[in-house]
Amino acid sequence: MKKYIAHIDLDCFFVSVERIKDPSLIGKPVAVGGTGRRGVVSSASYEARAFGVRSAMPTGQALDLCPNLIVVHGSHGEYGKISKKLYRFLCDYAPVVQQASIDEMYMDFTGCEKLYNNDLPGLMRTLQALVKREFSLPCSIALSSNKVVSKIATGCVKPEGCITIEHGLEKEFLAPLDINVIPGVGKKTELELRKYDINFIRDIQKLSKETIETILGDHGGYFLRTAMGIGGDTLEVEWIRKSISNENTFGKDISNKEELLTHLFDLTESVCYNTRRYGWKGKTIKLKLRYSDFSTITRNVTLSEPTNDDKVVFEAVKSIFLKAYTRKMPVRLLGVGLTQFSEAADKSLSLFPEDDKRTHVLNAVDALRKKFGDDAIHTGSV
DNA sequence: TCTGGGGTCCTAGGACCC
DNA sequence: TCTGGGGTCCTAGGACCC
Repeated sequence: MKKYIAHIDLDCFFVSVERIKDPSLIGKPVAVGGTGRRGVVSSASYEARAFGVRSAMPTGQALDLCPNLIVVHGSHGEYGKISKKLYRFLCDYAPVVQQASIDEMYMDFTGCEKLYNNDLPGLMRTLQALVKREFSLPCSIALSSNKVVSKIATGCVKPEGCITIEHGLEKEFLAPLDINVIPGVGKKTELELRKYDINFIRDIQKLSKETIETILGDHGGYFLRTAMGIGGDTLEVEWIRKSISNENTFGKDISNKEELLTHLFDLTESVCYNTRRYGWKGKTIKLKLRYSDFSTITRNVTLSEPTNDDKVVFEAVKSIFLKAYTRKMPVRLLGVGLTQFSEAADKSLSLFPEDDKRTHVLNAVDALRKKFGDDAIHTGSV
């Protein structure tokens, strides 16, 4: 059966949402991102991109390139809500929809050709217009036989583009494109390939599996298949989170150990709170430390029993931090994470009365936060 | 005006077990 | 009388994505 997989990509999604909230931003160079000295751009309008502004670029550099750039901090909670709404909306049009990220969805139209009068390309344009009308969000849509070709194709037609790649023409469509449009080709892989004068996808298409594997190792096979237009065509509807973390780059580097521990406590608290909201406990605790010279280390420790208790996690975080923080250099960033989840056991089955007491305290804290906001209450600090 | 924050997956080496 | 082989789990770092 012929597969029909569409990829929908919202154009500079965060900026588009900010423009709904404040229409005066329409038509102007806008970036959503950190506004402070240490901020970076997470989404740039096309007017800003014309000046060379890109996401992940330091805000200062962006302002150098585009002095009239309007930088807004943005509100992530809102983006997530709108994204969820759009997902539910799209579910009315295809039997299977995958939310690939906050601004990307896949839709599987396989078997729906007749339902849409054998005109899926026409449906793509209709869908694009509907998203614009119902959500005031510009988007790009591509339809092809698999996920990766559709994803590459939306990138080619942005913004507000729409394209269909017919079955059998995938390889031909990809041939002239730059290697850096392939998902998974980042800075390092790009550089490595260019060393061998491999600059366009057609250059990869000519390689043997052995050759590309000598250059890229085990990933080689994936890149060769992708270049040939072969990719997955099964949507993954169920996504299971594997880690919960919280990190913070300080406004100013910090050298004081007590101050650093206080920050670690706050990070721990928020990670544990989020873990409890999922009803989970984590077994492996991770610490991230970035010095002022940007060198970054991570340390983790696995406990014998999973936990979501701030106190337990902080004890572990504190001990690995004190061991890891060896250089006499100010600290730029600290992070705390929890992985290796299991379901938190039913409270009523607890073997230890002490644990029950502790669980009651944490439940009470969480209830207050839910009612009055995340900052309503904090347990004792260091 | 040097470099965010949330993730995933992979690798390589070591510990440990049988 | 100097060293096997398979499997699993853990740790640290790195590439990549949005």
